[in-house]
Order: sequence, then C-alpha cells, then structure tokens
Amino acid sequence: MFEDLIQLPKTETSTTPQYRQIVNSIRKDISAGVLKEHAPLPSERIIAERQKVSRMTARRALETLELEGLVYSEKRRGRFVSPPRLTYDISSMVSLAAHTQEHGNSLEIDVISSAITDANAHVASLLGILPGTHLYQYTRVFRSKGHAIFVETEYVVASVCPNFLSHNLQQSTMKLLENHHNIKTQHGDVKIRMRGMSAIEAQWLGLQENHAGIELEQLVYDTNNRPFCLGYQMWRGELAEFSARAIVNQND
Amino acid sequence: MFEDLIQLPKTETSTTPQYRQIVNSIRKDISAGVLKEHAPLPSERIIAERQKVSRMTARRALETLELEGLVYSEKRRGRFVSPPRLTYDISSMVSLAAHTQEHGNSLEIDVISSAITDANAHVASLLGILPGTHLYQYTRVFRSKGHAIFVETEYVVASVCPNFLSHNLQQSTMKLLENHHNIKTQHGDVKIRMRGMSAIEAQWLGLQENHAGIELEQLVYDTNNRPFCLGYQMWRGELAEFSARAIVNQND
DNA sequence: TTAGTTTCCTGGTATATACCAGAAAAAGAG
DNA sequence: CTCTTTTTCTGGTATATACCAGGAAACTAA
Repeated sequence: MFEDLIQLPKTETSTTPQYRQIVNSIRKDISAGVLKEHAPLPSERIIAERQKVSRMTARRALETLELEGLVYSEKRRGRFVSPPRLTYDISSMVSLAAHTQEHGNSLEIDVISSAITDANAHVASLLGILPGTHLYQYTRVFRSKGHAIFVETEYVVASVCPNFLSHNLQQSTMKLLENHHNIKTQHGDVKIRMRGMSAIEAQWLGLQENHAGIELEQLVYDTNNRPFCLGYQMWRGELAEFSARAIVNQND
Repeated sequence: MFEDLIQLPKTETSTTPQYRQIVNSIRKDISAGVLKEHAPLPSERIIAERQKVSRMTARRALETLELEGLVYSEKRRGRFVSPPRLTYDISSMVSLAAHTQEHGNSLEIDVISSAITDANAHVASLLGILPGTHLYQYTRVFRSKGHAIFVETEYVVASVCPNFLSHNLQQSTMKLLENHHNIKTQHGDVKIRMRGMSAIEAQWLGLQENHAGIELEQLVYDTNNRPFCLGYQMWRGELAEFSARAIVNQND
C-alpha cells in the first residue's frame, strides 16, 4: 500500500538496540577522556535508572564493554575503565619483567605457589622427558601499579638446576637460570591462543570465571637445543598486546 | 577427582551455579565426542525445558561456551561445536594460504572489496608515506571448508605495483608481489591483540557483533627495509592459534 | 583512638514472560 | 515435480522482579 510513502526517515537510534546505544555512549565518554583510566563506571542500577531501561539491559551494555576490552570489573566492587594495553615482545625473549623495568613501568611479581612435582604425560612430552621426572613448578602473578595483568605457571626440569626454589622467584627466570645455573637460553617456541579463563586463573587475577584471556605457551630451549622450561601465561585479554618480528628465509 | 567432600542433602542448589553445571555437562559431551565438530547443540528452549531452568539461564550457559571457544553461533540458525583451531606460524611469513595448502587443508578466499584509496593519517604514518598517497586497499574473507576463519584488509602502496588490482587476489599477496612486481619481502612486524569485533567485521564472518576475536596487524618490509604493505586480520578467537619462534640475541 | 558491628551498594544468579526477525522446514499450489 | 506460501523454530532484545554474598563505608562501643 502506501506504507512506503509515509515512511519517515528513521534515525538509526530506533533500529539500534538500546543496550548498544548505551555502549556507544559510554565508549564515547571513555575515548573523550570524560572517564579516565581505572575510573569507576556507573553501576548497573544507576545506568538502568538514568537511561530508563531495566537493570538487565544496563548489565548487557556493561558486559559488552567488558568483552570489547574497554572496561574491566572487580567482583562486587564495580566496573572500571581499562588502562592501555601492555605490549610484550615475544621475539626478544627478554623477560617481560626486565623489559618493562627498563622502560620505566614497574611490574610487581607475586609468587602464588612453588613446589616440586612429577611431570604428567603432557608436560613430559613437550619437555622431552619421561613422565614422573621431577620438575620445579611455580605460579606467579604479574601486576602493574597493583593491577594484575597476567598469571604464569612454569615448569623447569629439576635436574638442571638443583635447589632452584631456594632463589627469589620475584625476578626473571631466564636471568636466574643463567646467573646461578649456567643455563643459557637459545630460543623459545611460543604459541598464542584466546580462551576463557578457568576458575582458578580468574581467581588469581581477581576476575570473573570465563573472562576472555590470551594464553601464551612458551617452550624454552638451551644452547644444546634441549627444552628445559615450559611456561603458560594467561593474560587479561583486554590488557595484552603481543609483538613479534618475522624474518623471511633468505634461501628462498 | 575433586569430589566436593560430602554432598549435603540440599534440595535447592549446590554451590556451583546452575548455568555452570550445564556448561560443564555440554563441555563433557564435546570432549567425549558425543557432540562432534559442527554438530548442532540443543537450542536455548530445549535446554531450558530439559534441565528445568529458565531460557535465560540456558542462554547464559550457551554464551559461556561461546566465550570459551567451544561453541559458535550462527544468527538465528543455532549453535554448533567449534572445529579445532587453525595454527598460523607468524615467524615464517609464509602466507597462510600457501601453508595450509601444503598441509592438505584447503583455504578458500573471497574478495569482498578492492579499490584505490588515499592513505589516512594512521595508515600513512605506519607505511612511512604522506597522507593522501594512493593505496590499493582490499578486503578478503578466508574460509576453511566453507567456514569463515578470518577477514583481512590490506593496504599496499600503489606506486610500487601498478595495476595491482588487475591480478587475481585469491592468492598470497606476497607471492603475487614477488612474481609480478619484483618486490621481495624481507621481514614483517606483527602485533596481536584481542578485541571485540566491529559490526562490519562480524557481518563478514557471519557472527554476532562483539564476538571476541584476535586482531593481527602486519607491517611488511621489502629488501630495502621500507614498509610497503599493511594488513589487518581479524580472526575468530576460538579458531585461531598463533605460533612463533623467538631467537635469543647471540651478542649478549 | 581503635575494634567490631551494621547498613548500603555492588555485581552474580535466576525466573517468567513477551515480542521480533530471520532461517528452515512443512504444506500447499501450479 | 517445482515453485510459493505458511508455519515452526531459532536466537536477539527487553522488562520486572527476587534473592544472595561480599566489599566498603558508616556507625558504635570499648
């Protein structure tokens, strides 16, 4: 009929979901600097009241911002504006701790646990050892200005570095092994993948379970081309950026 | 393995949220092979009915599985089990298309758009050219067995490769530039970060806006150490894995 | 002052309901 | 048999409500 003729020029707001309009509004505030790094966002209830939507809709908007990485939440404390990402150069193999300290940013290290364990099948196969071989295993949380950035669990073959755990683990592992156990790193194989955090990882980082994160798996080889250290880092996805330099093979 | 001590006869709830129990149940089915790659999951309503929860709770469970990467959804078609991740070796700088073809997996390339454009400030600064310089810009979607994996937009400095767009873009750009324009790649600087997808990216990949993805930024240099190509790849986060080899500097 | 308690506010979980738009399958027409 | 229409089913959006547990700040008693 004549619906086509009476059609008014619809503003995009009518078709855009309400929760997305709220997302856009807050995103604008963040990029404009109205809301600064680590500033608290209005709560779900406040947004619901102010924007005249239900709390669940306000919640959806805030969850979307979390997914985008612009916002992080702390359990029952509220939501806050994410700080800029921390770049980790995986090509250099220089420990992140050493690197950031050279660039003026502090990086605090909390040792969560450390112990001697037996290698399970998976770890053993990666390290090229027999299952049951003794390993030093330790977990550390890395923070910048008090905010947890990532958590790392490393496995070091025990035979190559006796009494490893007697050292202070609040430093770069590679440096420690080089200085005290004469193990020089030759290269590392790195894998990067995105996944949701396990309950324990989320707890270590003070986040909600299933917070999206980036896992960085690192298998480190010594100058004899033998793997001696396996590490898993779980980064808060919204805070991480990884850089690498790829060299094209010359004999092509 | 981690039996929660003595089960209390609480009729209401155990300590784990209901939606998480559903998540665990489905996750078990997937890892056990009851639900196979690309198999459809039960719908929100079905789960709600079978598990006797509200639809919103069932939905929450399925969204959690999506976040974990075990499941993907297609708009109004349903949710499906994710296929295994595709590994991309960023150190080799060998085009992914060439690499996967060598390994038996096919990779289809759809060219979404291609045009000559003027460099904006951001692209110009990365490529070391003046804003307004002519560029070839093209967007391609990469699929494996029909399923979109990532979408890529590349910018190539037009002056170095006249009539670039006349070539068939369903192949490796590096190979194309080497064969037809005598440009040899020396190295590339890669950055990897997680973020939610924009509306257009999600559309290209057939996903919901804000689907979590991994962005891979690649700045490619020729043998004269000049950048000539800038690329942005947006990967479905649950399908991607990136590998790299880091070599420790010898003059240490 | 300080230690302990209370109150408020936060996000987390959960239900029951409603309507929409699009995909897909079922039913009907030629 | 093919082409079209209808129905069913899907996820997406949205509301209003309820209770819980923990963080934080205010209050209160030593």
